[in-house]
Amino acid sequence: MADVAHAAGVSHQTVSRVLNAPQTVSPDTRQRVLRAVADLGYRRNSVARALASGHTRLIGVVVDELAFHGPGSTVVAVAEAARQAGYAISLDPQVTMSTDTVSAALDRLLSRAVDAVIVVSAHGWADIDAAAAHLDVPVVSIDGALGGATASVGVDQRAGAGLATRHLVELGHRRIAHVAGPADWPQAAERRAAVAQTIAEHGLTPGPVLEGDWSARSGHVAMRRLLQRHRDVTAVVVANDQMAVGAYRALTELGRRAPDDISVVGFDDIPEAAYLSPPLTTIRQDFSALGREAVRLVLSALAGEPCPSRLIPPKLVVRASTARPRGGQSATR
Amino acid sequence: MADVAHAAGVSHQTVSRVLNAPQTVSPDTRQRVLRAVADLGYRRNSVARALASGHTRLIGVVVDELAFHGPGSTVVAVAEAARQAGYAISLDPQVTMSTDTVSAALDRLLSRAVDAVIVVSAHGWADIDAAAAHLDVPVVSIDGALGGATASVGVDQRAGAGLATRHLVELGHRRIAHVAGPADWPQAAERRAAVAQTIAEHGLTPGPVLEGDWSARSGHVAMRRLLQRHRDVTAVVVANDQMAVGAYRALTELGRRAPDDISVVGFDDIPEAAYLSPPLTTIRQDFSALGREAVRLVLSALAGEPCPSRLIPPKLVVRASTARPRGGQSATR
DNA sequence: AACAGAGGATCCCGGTGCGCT
DNA sequence: AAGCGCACCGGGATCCTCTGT
Repeated sequence: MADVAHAAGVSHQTVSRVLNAPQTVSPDTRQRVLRAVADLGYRRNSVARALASGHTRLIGVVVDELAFHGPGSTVVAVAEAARQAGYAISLDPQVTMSTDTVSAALDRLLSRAVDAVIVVSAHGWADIDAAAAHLDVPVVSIDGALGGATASVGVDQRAGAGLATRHLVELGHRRIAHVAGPADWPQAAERRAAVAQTIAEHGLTPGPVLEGDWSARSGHVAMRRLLQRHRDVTAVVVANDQMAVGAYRALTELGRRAPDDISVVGFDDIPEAAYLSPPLTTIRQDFSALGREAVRLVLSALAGEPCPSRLIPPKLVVRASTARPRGGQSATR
Repeated sequence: MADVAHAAGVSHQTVSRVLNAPQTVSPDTRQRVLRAVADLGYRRNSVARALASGHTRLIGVVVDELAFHGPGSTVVAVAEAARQAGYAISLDPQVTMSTDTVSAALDRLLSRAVDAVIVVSAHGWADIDAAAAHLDVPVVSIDGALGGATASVGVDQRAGAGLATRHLVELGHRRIAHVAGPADWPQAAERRAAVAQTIAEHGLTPGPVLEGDWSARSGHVAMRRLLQRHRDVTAVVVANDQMAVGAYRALTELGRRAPDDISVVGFDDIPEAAYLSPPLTTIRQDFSALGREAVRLVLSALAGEPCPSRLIPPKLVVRASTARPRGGQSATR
């Protein structure tokens, strides 16, 4: 910067002004400085800026399961939105999510002096809240259950699972099973609760619930068990699309077919969902919107404005894995 | 830090030394300082550190298609390896990869004063090389084709495609098609070349080649076309697993089955591959190894050691989507 | 004489590296 | 040998001066 100042025949403060508040510098001088900047290929050093100004324009992102489609899309959207606002992302992906690992991550991020933190994880919010409670930077959680001390953005899981279940009920299914996610994941619990509630609301008896771990493998195991033990089930809500892939496999192995023998609804709408056989009816979550919204909240918080938690509504995408039960009748009047 | 120094009754420089080179401080003083650090919950500020020391211990990561399994896994591995070496990650994901977007990303990263850059993208290396050529920090590319100015790590694409093709030849297939990735992606080109070469090496005539864009959708389109126009084909090498999902869908729609009517080999080994119907024979790429290796190279470069480009061998994972052609004979003696 | 705008002088951010006591 | 003082990293913020009206 000193070089630029020298080349332009001004002081370094003037250069700083040109870069930060151009209108306070006369057009003439401004041009000279800008030329010098261009000529010397000068690029201002954010480290020094951060030290002097007290903020890094860096958002720390703690994320779980980054290799999956949902979190990956969300992180891309976060980065993109942040970039547009002049912020960069410091990523701290976790392989295991626990109070310890999260607080270690927050610690690393804070020592990097991030201006805010976004936590992308569906894996429980109690820990995050606890770890984030007395931080002096804004923390926004994505996909964590709402509530607690930190602001958060999420997809309305109950609405989604309700949508899925109602779709099946309206097709005429009366015995609906659920392949749930791990019980200790709030999202899994909410989906599960909403499935049960919707079934109850329609006066049906609760169907069997099996628990998976979000993986195709676990979906396969759960569905095999389901098909073998609960022959009266005509439809199943699977808590995510990966498990639905495993469920499909189980169907094939046992000689059953969707939707003829059993209807299947997934959750997420991964890009492959439309190309499975049969194309999977599922609940679409807008992962990108989640990321953008989180950044919006962060910027609000940084600006001292209130930043209320928000729920984004999911959408039912009907494809070919659901149909009326064989010999059943539609409940739709 | 001044507070800590005061609390411990030493100067702030001594505190600095306790944190950076503990052995140069007497055990006694060291204890006092460490206590003060703990009591005050002191956490050193990397921004100031960076400014004074000249390095940020930050690795910039430019990545393409982060929402997919491969890049996602790689980034996680990069971050993990970096973390272990005391480095953090600044992420700059791209939605479109071009000379402009990449150099803008490098620019942002450099102005953040990253110590090194890792570029994760299979989308051509010429641009990256050009943009990275006269950077003063080490640049390592992952998945970019080897060669050029930047060091790189990648999976041996030719070996992988060769493995896939040879597997089919050895099963007795004589008419092998290829659903390739976009021609302007070096990896797609290499896979395509290796398929052709392997076919030629075995004295077979080249099969039809169709081009997709890595998506399930494009795999679906390509496979439909293939099945309709080239009825003599008994096996197909699909350039990635997503497209294979689409290809499966086309098979189902047209009433064909794998491997009975046609054998299918994918590429990547995404987690769902084992749960498709039939379970997909594919080429496994070790994405995590890629990430770890890239960080190793970066650290070498930073230490002033040479950092030679490296290729990681892929593996053939045989599952149920490949078999001898109907009525054909195995070429295996 | 008072005032507004342009640009300069200084100190400061929170550490590190070195020479010196 | 242990510990201290000083300069310095590269910019920002505040206050101040100078010019012209």
